[in-house]
Amino acid sequence: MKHEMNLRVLKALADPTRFHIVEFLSHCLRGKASIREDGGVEGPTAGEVCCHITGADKISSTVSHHLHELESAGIVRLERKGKTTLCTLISSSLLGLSDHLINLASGDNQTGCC
Amino acid sequence: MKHEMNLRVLKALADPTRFHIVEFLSHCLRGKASIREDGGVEGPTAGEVCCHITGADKISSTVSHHLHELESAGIVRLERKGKTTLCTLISSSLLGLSDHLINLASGDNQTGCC
DNA sequence: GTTTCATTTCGCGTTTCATCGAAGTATCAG
DNA sequence: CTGATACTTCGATGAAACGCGAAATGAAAC
Repeated sequence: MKHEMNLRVLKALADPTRFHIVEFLSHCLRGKASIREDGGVEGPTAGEVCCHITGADKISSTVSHHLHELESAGIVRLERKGKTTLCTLISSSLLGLSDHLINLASGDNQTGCC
Repeated sequence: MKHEMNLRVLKALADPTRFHIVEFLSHCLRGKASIREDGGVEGPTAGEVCCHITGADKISSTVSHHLHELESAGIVRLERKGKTTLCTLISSSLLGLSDHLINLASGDNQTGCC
């Protein structure tokens, strides 16, 4: 269900650390084309994400956990490339939630709440 | 800060019960003009909200708690009218978060993350 | 005044979740 | 094979938070 999906995205984004990760991944999109479907995604590695979040030189178990949580919510794509793992923001997940929020704000709520 | 505000809205919406409340309040906006600034807001009472959420005939402490949480996040306005409390959705809070999500999706992230 | 109704506050049990360190897995270099 | 690098899984701990029932507050009706 779309409804459930939006809730999962919301819960994933509600944590400050995860939100920060998403912001960093968004920053990495700057000036680049959107995600390519052929798998040739170019994003930071999990270690680079961790570096920007915690300042540590190598990845922590906490950041790894958060990345996989974001992945299971459909916000991030993780791709193993040899020793490293590439992280890419899936923009459509954010846009889907954004659409729903706009509908809620205008009262055009389609979810059968009654 | 706008950044902190969006995080508070996210955390408030991340709970299923609160999200359900917001959906119901959105439904109550249908066909009505947006929120009036003179205070003459017309929305359901806290008890009516609780009725739709839990099915109980009177308000529960849980729903009361969630309503005040939504209020402190700037999503809902609560107005005491005699014995009852009127609840109104503040659409702009949802639209603000929606805007930020769109910016994140497109990489136009203005938050100084680096 | 008292009663009644709608809502809030309080206290508490339970659960969920973030964070950490240590041990484990996977991949590549030599 | 050995070691090193990058990441993941495990286990534990502590904090935050949901939900409930009971008591308290606030406002109107009587």
